[in-house]
Amino acid sequence: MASMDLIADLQARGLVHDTTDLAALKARLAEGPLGLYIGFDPTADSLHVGHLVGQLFMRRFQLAGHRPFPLAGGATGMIGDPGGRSEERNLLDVETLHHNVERIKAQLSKLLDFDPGPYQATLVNNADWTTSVTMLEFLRDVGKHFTVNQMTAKDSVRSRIESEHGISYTEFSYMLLQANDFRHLYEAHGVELQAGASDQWGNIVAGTELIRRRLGKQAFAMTHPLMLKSDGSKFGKSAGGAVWLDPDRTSPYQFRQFWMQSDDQMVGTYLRMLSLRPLDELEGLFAQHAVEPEQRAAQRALADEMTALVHGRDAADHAARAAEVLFGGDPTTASAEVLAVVAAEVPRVELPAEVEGVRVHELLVSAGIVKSTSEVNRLLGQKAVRAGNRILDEDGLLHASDLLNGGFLLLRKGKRDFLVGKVS
RNA sequence: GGGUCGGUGCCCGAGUGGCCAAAGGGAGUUGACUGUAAAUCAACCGGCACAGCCUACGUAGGUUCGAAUCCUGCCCGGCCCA
Repeated sequence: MASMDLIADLQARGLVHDTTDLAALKARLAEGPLGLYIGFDPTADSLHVGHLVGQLFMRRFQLAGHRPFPLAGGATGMIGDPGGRSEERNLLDVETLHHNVERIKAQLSKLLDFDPGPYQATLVNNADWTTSVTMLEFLRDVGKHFTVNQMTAKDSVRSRIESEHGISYTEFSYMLLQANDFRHLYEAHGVELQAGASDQWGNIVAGTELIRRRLGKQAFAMTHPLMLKSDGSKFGKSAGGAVWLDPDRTSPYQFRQFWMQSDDQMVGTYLRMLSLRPLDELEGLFAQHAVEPEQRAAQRALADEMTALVHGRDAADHAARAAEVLFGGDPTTASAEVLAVVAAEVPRVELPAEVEGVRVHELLVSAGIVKSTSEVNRLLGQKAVRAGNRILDEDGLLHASDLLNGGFLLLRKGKRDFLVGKVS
């Protein structure tokens, strides 16, 4: 893709929320490879689906011939971004933080091309150039370039100052750290563009200002919209909480299901923002989706592509096959071989040798499908639990006849949560 | 430092001695309708060995037959004064 087309493509995908001097940026992109960075703070030991927009945003630039610098916020994570919250963050202890940074670095290494070459991606950690800076140096070299007046004018800070809990000096300083990151990357690697979600605008622009004042150079800022659900609430939550990229937290099967269950209204938006496929290819999908949404072709395309990107082609295929069994026809008639495939994808528990008379409570809770035995009792009362096709009675007892081919037990909670038991 | 108001379940928010596992709303779960969608309607929504018991209303004590509710100390936050 030619550089000239990149911005137009991003705009057509709804990925451009705000930019500094767009004409200048377009001109700069046309000149040759540009360095860009997006930061990811280690607030947890895994990224989640919301972070995919940013990662793929960099990937688009890379595919268009530019140099991405994914950044793990080993330093900024120690402070905490004040934006988007009404209360002060709890500081993470250093050990946790270090662990989180390592895990996130591994995830950031997956979606970009790190092979040596002109478009090579480079993973950086802002702790590397921040930790050794002294307080006095920082105040003189960075702090001096900002007035408190402009800092308190930023939305993220102002809303916190107006909130009843206020904002600590620590979090107030966050934008200076981030500005300094941009300045450092500009000088060390020629990174001229910082991107990020729209809530990062203030922090990003602080960086372009620091570069202008201290280095007398022009740098660019570009933000993408935050992904939201159709009701405006935060994207990326599913039954069990956030949808993570870490397969130990969210299995590839669950990850794929998350996308499969996207609402009709939003699936087009998600595809545009996330899919690496060309837009004209996606248009065909949208047309089909408009005519027969119940076929879920758009959801399937999204689910398959995202799962393959994050977990690999094989994992995506396995997840798809299991879903096909569970949601396609009557899973209770499936062969032992097919059930084994399913068992590898959904939560799984060991069954005692004698199934007759076993209570499902412990099975469901230990598999993490249900939170407590009280909850299991409630669900049983609502006729929401079944073994195979049999709706369990309120006592929740299993019978030997509930076992399917190959000695598998297929438990189902509600409409879409499955659990496979196998006699050990 | 002084004064004052406040800290309630996942979140917001009522409750001011027994009828309180605690109104109401949101979130969430399930059921019906569907298409593994949305909207709508309904039920549920602290835990457990579940007609009972245990744990909970910032925290530690106290008064009382009985406290989320009264008293005292402490911690934390808002506002006003210094």
